[in-house]
Amino acid sequence: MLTQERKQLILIQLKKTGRIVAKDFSEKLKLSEDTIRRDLRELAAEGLLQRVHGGALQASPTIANLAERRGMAIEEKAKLAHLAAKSLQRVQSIFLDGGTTNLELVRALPLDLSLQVFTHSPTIAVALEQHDQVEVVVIGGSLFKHSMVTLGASAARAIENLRVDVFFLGLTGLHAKEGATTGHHEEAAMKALIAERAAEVVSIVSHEKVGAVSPHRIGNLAMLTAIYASRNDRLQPLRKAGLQIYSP
Amino acid sequence: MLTQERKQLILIQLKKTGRIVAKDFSEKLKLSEDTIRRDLRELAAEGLLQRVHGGALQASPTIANLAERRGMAIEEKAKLAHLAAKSLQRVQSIFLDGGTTNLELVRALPLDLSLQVFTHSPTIAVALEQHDQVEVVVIGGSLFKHSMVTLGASAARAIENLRVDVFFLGLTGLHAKEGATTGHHEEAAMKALIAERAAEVVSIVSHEKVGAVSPHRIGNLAMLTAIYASRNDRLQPLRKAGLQIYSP
DNA sequence: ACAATTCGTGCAATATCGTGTAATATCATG
DNA sequence: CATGATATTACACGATATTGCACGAATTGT
Repeated sequence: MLTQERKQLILIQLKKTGRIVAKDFSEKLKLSEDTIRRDLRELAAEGLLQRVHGGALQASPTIANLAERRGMAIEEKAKLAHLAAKSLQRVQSIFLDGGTTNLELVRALPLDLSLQVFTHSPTIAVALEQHDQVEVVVIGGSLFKHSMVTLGASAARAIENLRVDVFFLGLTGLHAKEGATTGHHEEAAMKALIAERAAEVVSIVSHEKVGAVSPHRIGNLAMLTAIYASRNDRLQPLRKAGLQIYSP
Repeated sequence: MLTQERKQLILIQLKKTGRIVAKDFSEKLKLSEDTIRRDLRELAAEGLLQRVHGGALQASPTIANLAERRGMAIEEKAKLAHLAAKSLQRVQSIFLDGGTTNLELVRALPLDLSLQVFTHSPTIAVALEQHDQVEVVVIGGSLFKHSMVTLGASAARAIENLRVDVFFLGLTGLHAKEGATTGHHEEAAMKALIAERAAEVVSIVSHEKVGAVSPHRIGNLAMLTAIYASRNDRLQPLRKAGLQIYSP
């Protein structure tokens, strides 16, 4: 077990669950608590996490907000979302994937927009409560809490017979050769299924996802009709591969 | 359970509901009241919340919470919800109807409760995000925004094949002769369908609903296994009609 | 006014922390 | 290959933090 490797594991776990308990983690890795504690101390010194009695939590809100805006690009997402929202004036039905990016899209939608929206994310459904003219159809299934979308056989069956104009795909990596990827295989399969039912597949891609690759492939680049992304050098390979790209 | 993590939970809950009751929160987290009180004291010292007898309030109350509390018996509902939550220790699966009352029930559930929960309310599904041991199954369908539940043929079909131990029915009127009633006919039909799929049907009934009658009937009094309600004179006719009533 | 909660403080048991230390492994260099 | 430098790890130990309980004081509801 390499030290740096272990620290990576700690950060991954922290990102996933939001917390680390020193005792549990040492048992999991079959190492002494001292070692883990030392790692936590050092990571805390680098500002990568917040040390607390008994373990660690994600970096403190003040720091996290900066890191989050850097890493998660809230403002960028909001801008792209507004651009994407404008394209929905003459669309009849869309499918909204889960994720913070599509949540931003909902926030960018005019309150009087008339539209039919399908989604398998309860969070998205709740966010659409105020949009009186939007007809929401929720796809049922087993709730996958990591990304708060429904998955599984019943969800798959529910989308089998629907047709939508545009699918707003959520992804965590988009690469010219590896295509669109995400972090969980069931999710990837579900996204691929939904894409088959849509006339167009578009995605709002914040900069950190451009050129990135996640473990599970949703489909190759050709599955996408277009993406919304900020101007960026790393977009070049995608554009060369024939992908339509809209930028603010 | 990490101390800082717990404090974060307190602040999150506080932001969501505007208040914390020390006793309830200690039960939810399975810790002594002393510990919670200590946390509240320390958070108050940091100015992050306002300490009051019995718990704590938000440091800077938001308008939304005031609006929410107006017109609704939040405290009564919370008390009844806690009573109902205790009955779920040995239950395997439940169906949660929509509505603020059942939302209170979710808030009263211990965070480590192990349970299978079916619901057709995205709001309820979102509220269960933190309950790691709760398996959530969302019933899909057309979203009826007035009460934020899914309805329609696909929702009806989805519940056709399920079986649950307990259905927590949401209603707006309960009358000895008129039975259980609600404000929308599609909703009423859906509730009746779900009730058929449950071994027990229970309801948390705040005082303003006792003896009240709404336009659309869900079923007669016999459909209910039991209700949770505060002591009240108007309960007498219901009790006489043979309804099991639990009170705090 | 009285009973029931709730509060704050002191206290003891336990868990966790940080530092120092020694053993071992890995690295750098001649 | 030899050797000293550096890193890593586990253990020891005194210091600190956390938690639940006890008890008398304060607060609340009736």
